[in-house]
Formats: sequence, structure tokens, C-alpha cells
Amino acid sequence: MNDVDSVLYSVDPVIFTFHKSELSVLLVKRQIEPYKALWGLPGGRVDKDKCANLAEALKLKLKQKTGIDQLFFEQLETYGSESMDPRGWSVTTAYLALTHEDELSFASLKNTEAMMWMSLEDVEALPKMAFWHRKIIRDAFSRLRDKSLYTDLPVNFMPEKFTYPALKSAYEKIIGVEITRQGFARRMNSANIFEDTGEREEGKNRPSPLYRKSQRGGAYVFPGLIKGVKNDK
Amino acid sequence: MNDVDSVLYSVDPVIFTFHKSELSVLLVKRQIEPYKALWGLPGGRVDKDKCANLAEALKLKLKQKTGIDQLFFEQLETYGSESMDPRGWSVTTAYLALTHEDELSFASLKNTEAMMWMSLEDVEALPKMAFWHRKIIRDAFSRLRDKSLYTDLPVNFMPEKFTYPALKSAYEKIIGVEITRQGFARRMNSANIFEDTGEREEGKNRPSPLYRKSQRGGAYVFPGLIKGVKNDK
DNA sequence: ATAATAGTGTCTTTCAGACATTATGAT
DNA sequence: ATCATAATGTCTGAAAGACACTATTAT
Repeated sequence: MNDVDSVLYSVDPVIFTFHKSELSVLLVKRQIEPYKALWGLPGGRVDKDKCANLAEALKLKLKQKTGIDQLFFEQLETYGSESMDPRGWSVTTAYLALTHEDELSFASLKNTEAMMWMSLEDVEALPKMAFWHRKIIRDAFSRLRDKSLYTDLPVNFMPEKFTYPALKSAYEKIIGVEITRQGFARRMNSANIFEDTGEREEGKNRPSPLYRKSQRGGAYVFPGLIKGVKNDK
Repeated sequence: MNDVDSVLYSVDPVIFTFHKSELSVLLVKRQIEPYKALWGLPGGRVDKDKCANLAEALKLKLKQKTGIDQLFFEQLETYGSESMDPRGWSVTTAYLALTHEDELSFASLKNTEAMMWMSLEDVEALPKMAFWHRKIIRDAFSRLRDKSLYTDLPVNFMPEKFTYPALKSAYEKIIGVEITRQGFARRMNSANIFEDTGEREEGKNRPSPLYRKSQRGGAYVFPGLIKGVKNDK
């Protein structure tokens, strides 16, 4: 391989979840230079011997860092620059990944890196992050917010069975506006992408039905955007 | 630089234009191995000495291949695999670029590679293409079609001054359905992104006004999708 | 005058927001 | 019985499709 034709390359997943009701990102504290001791994304080099393609490389990375083999992800954007990494011209492909916190147990981790869920608010408050990871996280959040206005992307934050109020709350926290309960239910029902499990949630008052995403696979695109913004009294 | 940490890397623009009224892609016939003598995208390695980042690398590539320095582009997707390039694990970042054919003159090209505009139909008819370029072109077209349903992306195919019928025709060829003349004009007018130059096109019958995109910069997102499909009688 | 195409206005449909009313389950 | 929340149905508004009718220019 020729130096002229190659670049330092890595993949960087931005893994979002709701941790303590706050939209949060999985970060690791770097143990080595460059950017040692700073927080960054749980990415890294592609293990070319074990991975036949980029998607496999990302899956391996997710498995290594979180212990889960199945979690939703999609490619976000590729960043490349001579200044991003002090070791030279480098390129990184960022991915947006979503999971329910329960699916991930830190106990299953085999490495010893310091890891944590950090809320987006706390990420913004960090004085410095590794590489371009702050920008990448912002871009990932923008993508998540934009696509949540017209797709069912936020169901990927839910466990297998979930209630409409739980999903609605995820939508609201992502897009930053409130949705009426009735309008939300109508939007979801008319999409025909969920099935009622027949079960009900536990707790007080009238319980919500537990739904499940019926057809595995593709993202659903709603006919219109979520526009509105008013609170249900 | 360590071989373990780096990969073969390139950028590949998919440059669309309307050539002889057909949506077409700029292709070059490869002069060297691998895939010698096959048609492929006009991409290549990043010149790390001349480019500080990926966008610059892409601009340089576009300038070298087409002779234009300003043309619209956006990042499409990054592809990586051990099998894409016989020389080893490689990664390429594809870009979607749009231009009006007039802006590009083959005469301005300094290199000697065989180049041509090939219609998408002819691309599909090719028995074989270099690398994963056929898949990349298909993905680029999908992105173009999808985004044309809710953005003003197709104005990037227009020269500076253009008529609504010309723009409408571009939309129709991209999305594959017809739009009513009146609905199209209403959609464009209500977006408030074009200004009437006061000039009229030349030709027969009642001439159309020539419009110009008023604010340079961002892509416009329409409030709703183009859905419908019926011909104006 | 005629043909071709541009511009205007109205009706319908779809879908989201608002909101009132009814239903259900925990206490 | 009361309260909280879920379900249902109606009204409004925005925006796209359909289409009739008028306006303008070349021939």
C-alpha cells in the first residue's frame, strides 16, 4: 500500500439513548494520545482482517464497545482533514446509532476504558473533546431531529414493547416541541406499523396498551411533517 | 503512517446533468488497471498536499475533471470493503454533483482521459463498470429523486436564468411523474426563492418569464411532498 | 383569427393541530 | 365517586391535485 494513496481511517458511532430521561451519547475517556484524557466517541480503526465492509466494521465496533450485536444504525457523514488528527491526513465515517438503555449493559464490556452516557447538555458544556467529535455529535443530533419530524426513527429508542406515551415523550424530547396526545395517536395508528400486543402497561390510572413494531425492517416515512406545537391541557 | 491504521481512499463525484434532454452522468474510461478500459466515475485519490479537507479535495477533483470551480455538490455516502478494489481494503466517499451542461466545456479539460455524458439508461445497459460505481450511481439517483420531492435541488441543473417550464421538465424527468403546470407554479411562487428577472424567453407563443434563484446558499425545503401525477390537458 | 402557452381562481382531498366528549381503570 | 389518562369524533387550516376560465404573444 502506498502512503500517497491512503489515509488514516476510522469509524465513529454516535450512540444515542435516553439515560435518566435525558437524550444522551455514549462517550469514552481516551486512554492514549492524541487527545488523551479527553472524552470522545467510541470509535476507532477498522479491523481489516475481521471485517469485509464498512457496515461490518461498524457492527464490530458497536459489539466491542457496548456488548450488543443488534442495534439500529445508519451512516451519517464522512469527515476528512489534515488537521483533525495530529498524526496526519485522516478520514472518519460517523454513524448514527440508537438504542434503548436496557439493551446495553456496561457489565458486558470487556475493555477497561472509562465510559459513560453523557447528556447532550453536558456534552455542550465540555471545554474540549477529542478530534471533531463535538461537531459530529451535533450533526448526528441534527439528523436525528430532522428525520424524527417525518419518520419513525425514534422507535429505535424503545424496548420491544412500548406505550404511545413513552414514544411520544421520546419524540418530544428529540424535536423540542410538544405534540398533542390525540394527534400523536392518530399519526401512529394511520401509519399501520405497530401492532397492539394485547398487554397493558403497569401503573396508575388507565393503562396504555403496549405496542410492538410489526414489520421488521425499513424506516417508515409519514405523509407529512410534525409541525405543531401546543400543549394538551 | 501505519498500514494497519490506514486504507486506500478516494472521492468519487457523481456529476449529473441533462444532456440531450436525458438525465446523464459524467463518466471516464479508465486508462489504467484495475478495471482498465471500463467506464467509471471521475474520482480518484485525495491530493493531501493540496487539500486541507474533504470538501476541498472534491472541489479540486471537480475542477480537474470538468474545468468548473463552482458547482453544486453534497456528500452522498461512503463505501468501504475489502473487495471493492483488488489492491486491498479501500474506502471511497461518493458525492452528488449537479450542473447545467453549458457550464461545463470538455475543451477546458487538460487531461486526455476519454470522457462522456452517459444517460442513466445507457449506464444500466453497460455490462460492467469500474469498482462499485454502478451501485454508487444508482444510490446518487435515488438521493436526487427523493430530495427532489421536497426540495429545490433541481434548480442546480438550471443556468442562471431559467423558465418554470424548463425547471418543471427537470423535476418531471427526475421524479418520473408529471406535474400540473399550475400546481408547479404555485409551489414555486409560494416558496419565494426565485425572482423574476423581467426578461422573457425567446421562441414561440406566449413566452415564459425568466427567473433567477434570489438568495444564494441553502437548499429550500418545501412544506409538502410532490405527490400527484396527472397530465395537464 | 388561431394556436399555444401563461396566469388566476375555485373545488376537493389529505393530513396535522385544536379541542370537546366519552370510556376505562386505579384508588 | 373521583381522578387521571385513553379513545373517539369534529372543526379548522395548510398545501397539493384537478380543472375551468382568462390573458398574452407568435403566427
